[in-house]
Amino acid sequence: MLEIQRIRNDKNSIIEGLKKRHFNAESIIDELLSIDEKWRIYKSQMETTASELNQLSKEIGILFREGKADEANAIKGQTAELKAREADLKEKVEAFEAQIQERMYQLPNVPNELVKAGKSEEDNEMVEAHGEPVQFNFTPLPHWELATKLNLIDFELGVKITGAGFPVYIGKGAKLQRALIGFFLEEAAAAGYAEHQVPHVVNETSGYGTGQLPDKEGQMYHIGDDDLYLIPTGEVPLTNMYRGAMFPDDNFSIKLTGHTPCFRREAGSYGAHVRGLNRLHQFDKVEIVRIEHPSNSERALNEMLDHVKGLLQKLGLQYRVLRLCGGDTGFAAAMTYDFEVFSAAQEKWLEVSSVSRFDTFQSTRLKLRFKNADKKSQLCHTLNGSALALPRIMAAILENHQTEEGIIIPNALHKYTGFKTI
RNA sequence: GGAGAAAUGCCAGAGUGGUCGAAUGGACUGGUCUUGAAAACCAGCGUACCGCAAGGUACCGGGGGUUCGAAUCCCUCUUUCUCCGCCA
Repeated sequence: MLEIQRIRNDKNSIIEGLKKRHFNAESIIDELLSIDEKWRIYKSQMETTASELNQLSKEIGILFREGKADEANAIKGQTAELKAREADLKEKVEAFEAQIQERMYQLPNVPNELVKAGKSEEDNEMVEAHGEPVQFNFTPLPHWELATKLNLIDFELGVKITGAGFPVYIGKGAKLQRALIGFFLEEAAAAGYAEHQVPHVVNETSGYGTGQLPDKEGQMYHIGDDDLYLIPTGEVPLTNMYRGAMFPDDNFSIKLTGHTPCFRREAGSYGAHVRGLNRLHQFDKVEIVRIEHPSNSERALNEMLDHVKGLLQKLGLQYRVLRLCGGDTGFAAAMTYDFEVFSAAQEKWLEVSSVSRFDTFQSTRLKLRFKNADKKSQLCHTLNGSALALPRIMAAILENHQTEEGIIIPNALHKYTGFKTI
């Protein structure tokens, strides 16, 4: 959520910024500001009325104590009208607040100045490329064929137990998965991220805190009996641990990591390109989250990008880094970098990581603040990234490290897998 | 799942209808004292919103109600604790 203060003061630059998303914010913001103005007027009237009422009540109290019941009862008569007026004003104020909030929730984050205007992934900018696509002297197989052939993943079994998009990993497939999780967690720990095991189910407040609600209501699995949501990413519990936090000074830097399953309904997604591991309802991920002073946000983002690059390099995967254009950047993000690995077998780029800065967009809802040098509370910046998501990395390793003799496991994983080939 | 108890500021903990945004102690911040520290003493010490300001409003787990007036009474929800049952 954007800060109302910023909308009041900086309306034009927000409207301009959101144009990069092809989001026309002008009418929403104009409505917002006009409601906001009315809200302030009515709110001020309501508070004045409340003040008068409080004053009278106080007087009544004093009169009763002094034994002047008659005078007290006389004043009582005056309160009825004030009470009615206050109730009336309160109703209006609350209605305005609801209208304001409704519009606030519609406004996406303003893209960072580096982000270019654009509509879709076509307009994303490639900012870096590392390595060359793997050359094969045979026809490489896509991972779903490899996984079946080598008995690493059973998609049908998952369908039987649950449904499509819930694969069962078997034997070396399961172990490779576990090895990757271990590797990612150790690397994150070495980079200073504190490991956490968090709940995989969250309440509604947490969903709002990180912005999955109300925007992505239908994308999360909801447990009706208990009104809880299955997490779509570890970001939700990890970031929400700090909901409502107030750091006592500006000297803080929170670096969190955790491995969680992620559950996504993927309602409305196309079925065409969802074969194998490319799109699942449940997958594992190691997430990194940072809570930073605004002035440290940019550096933190770069550190996270370097971290992800390091992981991909250690896995021997060639990759490219894209800075998403306005239209492709997620609702809550100010800037997002995607990492993609090319799959020769599928002849396409697979998105394996997404690293974003949110500036204060999440912390407004989270009420995540610090005391600045002037002893004023100020909003923190939040960032997060996948480091990394398992299925597509698994797919990339199987596809890009395949030989006619089998799959070559990258050196960095040997101590976690205990085997060097599949 | 059954029975009972509780939820107050950073922490502990008072407060059962009226100058209570809330005693007291601790912690913390500043000061005095000290070569320095400790101790002692003095002062300060919640958050949010509206307002140029003065100031005002709201908040004692959440929501609702009674009342001129609610931390205090009533209803409801949530959470925590204890005991019993069940169980990894």
